[in-house]
This record gives sequence, structure tokens and C-alpha cells, in this order.
Amino acid sequence: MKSRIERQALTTTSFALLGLLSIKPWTTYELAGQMDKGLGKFWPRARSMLFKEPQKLVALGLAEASSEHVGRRARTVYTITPAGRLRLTAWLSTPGDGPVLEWEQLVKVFFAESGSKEDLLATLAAVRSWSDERLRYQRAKAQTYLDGVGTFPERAAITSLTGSFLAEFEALVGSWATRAQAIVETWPADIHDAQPDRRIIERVAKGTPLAFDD
Amino acid sequence: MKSRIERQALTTTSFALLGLLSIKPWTTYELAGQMDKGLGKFWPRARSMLFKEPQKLVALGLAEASSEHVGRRARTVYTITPAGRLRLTAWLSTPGDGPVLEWEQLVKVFFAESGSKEDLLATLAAVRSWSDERLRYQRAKAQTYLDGVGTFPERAAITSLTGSFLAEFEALVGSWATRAQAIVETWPADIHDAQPDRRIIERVAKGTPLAFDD
DNA sequence: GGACACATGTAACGGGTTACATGATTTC
DNA sequence: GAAATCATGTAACCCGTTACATGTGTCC
Repeated sequence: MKSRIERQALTTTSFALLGLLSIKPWTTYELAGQMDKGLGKFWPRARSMLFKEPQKLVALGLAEASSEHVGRRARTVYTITPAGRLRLTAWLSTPGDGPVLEWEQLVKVFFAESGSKEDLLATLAAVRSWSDERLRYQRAKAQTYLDGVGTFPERAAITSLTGSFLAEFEALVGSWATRAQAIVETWPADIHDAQPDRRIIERVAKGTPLAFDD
Repeated sequence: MKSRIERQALTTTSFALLGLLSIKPWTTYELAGQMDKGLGKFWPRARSMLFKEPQKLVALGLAEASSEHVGRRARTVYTITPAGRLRLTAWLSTPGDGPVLEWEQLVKVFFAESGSKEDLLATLAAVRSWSDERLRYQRAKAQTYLDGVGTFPERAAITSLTGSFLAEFEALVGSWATRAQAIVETWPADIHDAQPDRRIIERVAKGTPLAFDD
């Protein structure tokens, strides 16, 4: 009979951490930083997860923990084991799930008829701000690579793929919001009376390059 | 001292259900169907949630439940109350969270160096399939509106906004995958040796219209 | 030497998932 | 009339969150 820990299946979160460890050893705090900067943009998890998960990896022999000291306070550094690398490689050869989007603001847009036109415009403005801020960050990060001061230059081939997706996604969110704002402006105060823009529906139906134009 | 139920704050999931009820009364099963078709694309939840949440709404007086019978089996129909409408309207005037993306396949791309080039190309091919399938669905749905047989024609002004975002997002995912495939093809078998494409990084840094071109 | 940001965790709770169970309806 | 599919739920489990607690450098 297997112990509890052994039975637990590894989650995508486990592999995300294992993947980071495959790059170099990290303290838990550094791991959290990586989550904010890169990985967390497409696999977001709370900080506290990053304290629990590595312990599971250690219990399974996929990582090792070592204690360091800062003053009289301890901290833990995690290192991947050969077994961990094998497990990670095996995982990469299995199919993964497609993108899952969770967007509260869009839920509010979807039910906008129960609110005022101003509410809807305010939500769209917030969407634009979100996009602007994210893009500012993403651009700055790309610039560090051009300046030769990027964090992991040896990984730039890969991270430019994921990074460019993120930038395009954030740009799409922003340009969609701008277009939506322009459309909603033309609507009457009572959203129930708004008429659909047939051109938009046609573009979706035809699959014509839904574009960043205008 | 308040009872447990009263104290529980409503979640976005609660409001999503309340929003659906604001359109018309539904059985739980129909609610689940709506999740698959529309809302679930940007607020995905398991079916079982849709049985628990409405009970909370009823306990708070925001909805009412009535029992119908099909054969000797009972089913529940939920209807929104005036208090429920007020609550929904109030919610719409508060700010919402920005998009949250969770994408396991992109995690696999991010750690592709630990796997083979074939693994990476397989993942990218799966991304394309995902995009193709979703777009097929989205296009068909848009076509029903052009044909005048859409489910809620009176809501078309709103749903064409959310629907066009979804279509553009799915198209972006697909075109990104295609471009990534082309780039990865040029890489050596050992991904560690791959050289970054400087043009991509420049485009992100400049914020130049990251486009669907090529 | 007080304030404040940075660093390092723990504990409890609950939203959400997977798995299970079973009744109706249609198909052939 | 068996099989497959649609319809309607329940229950247990756990991943992930929020809230809490406390140590360490640094700025002025």
C-alpha cells in the first residue's frame, strides 16, 4: 500500500516548478519572483503554493532541499535531481491543455444590459489601462534583451516565443477595448435598444483576418 | 449573529449565474448548456458548480427555485427576483479583474529545452488544432445570427462584442502557433543551441503592430 | 532607532473539480 | 428491449487562496 504522498499525482503546477528548477537552483523567494515576471503570466499561482509544492517534489525524489542561513533565519534552496529531469522530459512529450481564459471584465460586458452605458464604458476603459500597463512591462523586458542585460540570454530563443505571444495577446485586449469603446459610444443610453453592428458578425462568420486595423 | 449563508460573499461565479437568470428563467441543465456555448469561454466552471451556486442565490433571496416534473423525476427552474436584479446592476458598476490566462501548452513551450524538438513541434501542432476547432465553432455561431436563427437576437449587439473578442483571440493563438512552428523548424535538434530571432524581440520592444502578417 | 520594504514561511478555509449514481428518451 | 445518449443531481477531496506571523537589511 502506497503512502499518501507517493500516490498524489503531479499537477501542472508541480511541473512548472520542476521546470524552473531545471534551469538553476532557486530559493523559494526567487521562485516567487519568477512567477511574477514570466511564468505567472500564463500559469498564475499564489505565493503560498510555491512553499508547498517543492516539498512534494522532494518527497518524490525529484528535487532536493538544502538549508542556508541568513542571520539566524533559515531559508531553503531547491535543486533538481536527475530523476526530476527525466520526469520533466517525459511530461514534455505528453499533450497539454489549450488556453483557458478567465475574464471577469468580459463577464460584465456580457451582462451590460443590466447596467448603465457609463458602467460599460468604465469597464472598457479599465481594460485599456490593463493592456497599457502590461505592454509597458513587456516592452521594457524585451528592451533588456536588446541591451544585452536580459536575465537568461541563453534562453532567449524560447522566451522570445512565449514573450511575443503575451505581447500580442495584451495588444489584442487593448485594441479590442478601443474598438468596443468606439462602438458603444454610438449606442443609446438604454443598452437594450442598441443595434448590432452587422459587419462585425460578418467578419467573425467569414473568418476574415480580424484585424488590428482602424 | 449572521448565519453562514448570509455571510458568504458572492463570487464572480454567482454573478455569472445571476446574469444568466436576468435574461430568462432556466433549468440547471440549460444553464450548463449556456456555459458550454458562451459564458464558459471566458468564465469556465465545472457543471457541478451550476447545481450548488443557484441554491446560494435562493438562500439570499436573489433568485427563486420552482420544481417541475419530467416523468416522476423532479427538476428545478430558477428565476431572478427584483432584489437579484438590483444586486446584479450594483455589481456591474464596480471594477472587475483583468484577463487571466492559464495555458499548460505554453508552459511546455517555455521549458522546451528539456524535451526534444519533436515534442515542441507536436505541442505547437496541438495548439493549431485547438484554434481551428474553436474558430470553426465561433464562425458557425456567427452564421446563425446572419441567418436570423441566433438564440438571442435581442442581445446581438452585446454578444457580437464578446464573440468577436473570442474569435480574435482564437485566431491569434492559431497564427502565433503557425509562426512559432516556422521558426522552430529552423532550429537545430538540440534546442539549447537555438539562436533567438532578434526581429521578434525588436517588435515586442518597439510595440510595433504585432501582426497577423507573414 | 523608527519606519519601511524585503524575505520566509504557516494555517485554515472554501471554491471548484473529479467521480459516482441514476432516471428519462431515443435509436435501431 | 438493449444500448447509447441526454438529463439531473450528490459527495468527497484537494488545490489554491486569503490571512496571519515574524525575521532582516536599509534608509534617514
